[in-house]
Amino acid sequence: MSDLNVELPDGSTRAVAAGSTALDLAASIGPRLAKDAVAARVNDHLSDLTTTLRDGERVAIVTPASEDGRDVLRHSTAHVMAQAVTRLWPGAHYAIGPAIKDGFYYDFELPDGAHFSDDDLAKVDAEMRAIIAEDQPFARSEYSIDEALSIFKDQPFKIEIIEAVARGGSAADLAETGGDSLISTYTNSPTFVDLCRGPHVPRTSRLGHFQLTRVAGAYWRGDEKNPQLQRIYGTAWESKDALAAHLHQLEEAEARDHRKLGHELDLFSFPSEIGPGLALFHPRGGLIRRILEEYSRQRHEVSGYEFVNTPHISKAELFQTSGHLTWYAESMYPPMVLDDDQRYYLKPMNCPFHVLIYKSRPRSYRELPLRLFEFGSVYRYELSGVVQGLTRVRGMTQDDAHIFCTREQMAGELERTINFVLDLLRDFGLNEFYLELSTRPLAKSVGEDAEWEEAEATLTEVASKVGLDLELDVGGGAFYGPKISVQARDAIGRTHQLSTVQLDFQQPKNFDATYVAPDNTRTRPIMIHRALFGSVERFMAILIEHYAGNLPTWLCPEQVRVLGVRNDHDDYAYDVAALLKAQGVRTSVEEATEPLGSRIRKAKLEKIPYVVVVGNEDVEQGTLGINARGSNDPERGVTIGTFLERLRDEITAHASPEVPAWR
RNA sequence: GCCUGGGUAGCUCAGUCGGUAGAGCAACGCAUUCGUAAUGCGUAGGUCAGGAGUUCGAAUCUCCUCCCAGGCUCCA
Repeated sequence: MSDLNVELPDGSTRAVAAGSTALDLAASIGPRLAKDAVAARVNDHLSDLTTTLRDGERVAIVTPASEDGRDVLRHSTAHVMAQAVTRLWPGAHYAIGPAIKDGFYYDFELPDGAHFSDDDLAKVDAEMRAIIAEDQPFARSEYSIDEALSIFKDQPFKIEIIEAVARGGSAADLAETGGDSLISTYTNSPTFVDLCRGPHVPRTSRLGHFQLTRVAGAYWRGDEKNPQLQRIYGTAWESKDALAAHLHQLEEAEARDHRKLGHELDLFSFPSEIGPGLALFHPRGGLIRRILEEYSRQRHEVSGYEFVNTPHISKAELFQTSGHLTWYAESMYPPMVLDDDQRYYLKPMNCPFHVLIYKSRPRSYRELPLRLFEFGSVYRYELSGVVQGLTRVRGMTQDDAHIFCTREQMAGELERTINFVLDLLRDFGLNEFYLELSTRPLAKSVGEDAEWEEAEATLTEVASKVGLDLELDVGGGAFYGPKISVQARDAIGRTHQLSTVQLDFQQPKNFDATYVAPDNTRTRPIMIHRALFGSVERFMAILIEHYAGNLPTWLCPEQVRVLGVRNDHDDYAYDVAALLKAQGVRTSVEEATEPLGSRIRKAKLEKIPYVVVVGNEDVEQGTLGINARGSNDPERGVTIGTFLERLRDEITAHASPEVPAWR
């Protein structure tokens, strides 16, 4: 029997007997690997372990504790779920069920229009575990289009996919089926076969570390014009520990939820009387917000911005000229109609107003770049189902600026702006970034191709100069121009789109904005839209979650709380507080009407950076007992001068009392 | 907007078969004065999200509306 050689991931080659499968290869490397293996990557293509190897192929054995491995587990678990659902709901139609980040889902259409309820998750879970216990195989087969149509004759969604493939198919459909004229399927049992490209684990017994998480409605093929299917989401991992770690991560995210913390820390609320997506900021939330805004204003002033103010409503004419009524009327609050039929709209953005300020008199090239900044409150009629806490609201305040510059200044201004953004975000403790370039949305955009190309090229060039990774978001730009957005990673690894910088050739044209160039011609300026926080509300939400409510000292509404041990220490406590307040430290006193332990607990729950306790010793010696947030060891006998110095350094450095866990 | 699940005291929640609304925490009062994450006793607190219906009787059953959560779609 002649051997064949395959190349392993470490670059070495290995000889195996002709006709060997990927599993045989794994076994030849080691029994442990053969036991662990779930699939193989052959020439960069994920395949089943039963795949027969050919001479010269590059082969990597895929084990569960890898990205590929988890995808295979998740995808296989989705199939098990589909089988469970068809067992429990005979006649159910199953649509698609891919692996996704951290898990999987599968879409179904239940008989007689039935819906899943939360209680059904437990039933499906139990059935899935039964299937896993049966140790069914995942047996791959390939069929012609006609054979496949016959096998899936009772499954309309599968038929639709097969027919789409027969017509040439979309990439997504081809991915479901194997990608060429043959249709591949996986059979688990005589009663369950699914259309699938694979690969899958060899047997269902390899699965089991999963949890079904939620039921949801989802449109067939993601199109809201299509019927809505019933989706079940689950998470699946290679081991019990990995599953537990993931569930713990979810709990951590929940504990940090800004909606929960915002309520607990008395920062803001959303009374139902006002309506969805409209927040009230309470004194403490308002104070954080004021600090954010004042710091931002100060930085903008130094950076050459000028401050403007504009009204919240405008006649329709403004938004007709800007193009927003043409493109985005459905996302604007409906107009207020006056007696003389004049229509007024709440502003969904600030840019048209800033253009009018620009246009209020003739401009010279000597004035450019002109940078107009405003904390502008805008209102957008978001669909009721999408509003969420402070991150997706109907009324928000953007830290919005528009830079008017010449074409020659454009690249320089963009680079300057992105560096300014990153610098400001770092001051708030965000340190990990990448950039995303959003290009022309073909269905919804205006302007000439050449302009878009130039704009996109300029943004790409500027991005590369900044030295951060650049990802492409095809078609994600605004209707008037492409944008670069700064994506920031938070303390638990989630990424958030923060700042956006957009190039706009259209608005200056729509409003006929010009400047007088050195050669005395009237020339069109370029407009750069940019918001660094995005919205103040959303930025606050992200900071709250990033810090799990433990904001750096400079941002805390209350920085120090002073507690006397007994009533007769209260006077000294007030003296200490007065001293700190005189130095601009936000300080309060809670008198000794409750036991010390209880008052400390309350202050700790409020996440106040420093709880200062003063008793006899301190009164006598003029010292303090300091409890830093995040520490369980009180420091006794600290002098007021030392404490003040430490506070001042920390506030200047935008630091926290505790050592941040994410560094 | 669509799907699923929710809304009971300021908060977290219980409330059985349709039969006069419950607890803990918080608040308030009194007592307590204590050196590091919950002192004791007491008081008050409710149109059970809102509206309509069924019923002798509705937190509980039906319908409508509002709001919230998780998804889908959307996100200038």
